[in-house]
Amino acid sequence: MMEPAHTPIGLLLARAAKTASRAFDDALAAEGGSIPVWLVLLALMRGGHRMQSELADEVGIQGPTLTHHLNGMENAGLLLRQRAPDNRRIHRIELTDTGRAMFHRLRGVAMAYDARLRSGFTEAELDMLRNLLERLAAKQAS
Amino acid sequence: MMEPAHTPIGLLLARAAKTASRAFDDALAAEGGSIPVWLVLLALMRGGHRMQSELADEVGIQGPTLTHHLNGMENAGLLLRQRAPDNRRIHRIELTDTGRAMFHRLRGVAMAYDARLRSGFTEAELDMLRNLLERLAAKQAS
DNA sequence: TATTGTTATACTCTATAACTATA
DNA sequence: TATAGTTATAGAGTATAACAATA
Repeated sequence: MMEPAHTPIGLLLARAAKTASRAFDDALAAEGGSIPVWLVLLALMRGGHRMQSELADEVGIQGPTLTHHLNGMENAGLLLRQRAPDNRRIHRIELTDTGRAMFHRLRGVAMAYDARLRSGFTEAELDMLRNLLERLAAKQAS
Repeated sequence: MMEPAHTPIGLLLARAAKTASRAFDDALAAEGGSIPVWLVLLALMRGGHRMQSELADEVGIQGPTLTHHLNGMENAGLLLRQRAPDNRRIHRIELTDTGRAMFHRLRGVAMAYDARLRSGFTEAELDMLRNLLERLAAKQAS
């Protein structure tokens, strides 16, 4: 008898991520957010960005794509862009109170969502999963 | 001292899947394919579809989205659509020789890609990863 | 000239609502 | 009326190339 071939890791990864990200995006949308907006807010609240290009790298998108999202977020009153006095080529991004409030709402969504993802797994399994996912992501960078 | 908070599972999953799917899509594009085209070809070659709606479900997209991809694939000469004689509401999809050749080329890409994904992991780790990813995907369906 | 970010443009994937063809 | 699939339309996210502002 032949063993059934294992389902490819890439297909399993894509399926798990697709279903997860759809549900997560729906939950964020109910609060007026989206995945890219959440990732940008998360990166901004973590701080440490000198330039938008660094922010784009952290979010995993290109410069014009970041500009696109920043435009939407600025129109929504979540942030302000000002040129830095010492080097006016650099735009400094500041979250408004509205932006910070949005961050906290979306963080609530993200925490609730992650709790749901973690349910049914032991801590040891979650640690193993984190380790495996980090190694997978790191592999791609090369 | 506080322990550093664990990075959310959802974020790690999204990162791993994003980097993986980009590289995979690039590799498929070099052969004239794409991820949705590959998934449709894979489902068609597995067979067992009576209706397009079942095919759409298997690929994880809606009917009109499937129609969109089938249009492109038919224009590219990969398949033909004909009405079933016994129930002319149903369209039967048949892969052409070109379509089957594309399937085999893209399967080669997928197998090479998955081999790369698997490298650096032990068989026990891969089994664990498959199990964890399947449980994650199953959870979302509920 | 080099750097930072934006504008202009376009493409892919996806979806919902309305429609046609068939039963 | 109900079902299978398509057409019409739209929207989100992404990207590349060309550009403007600044250094």
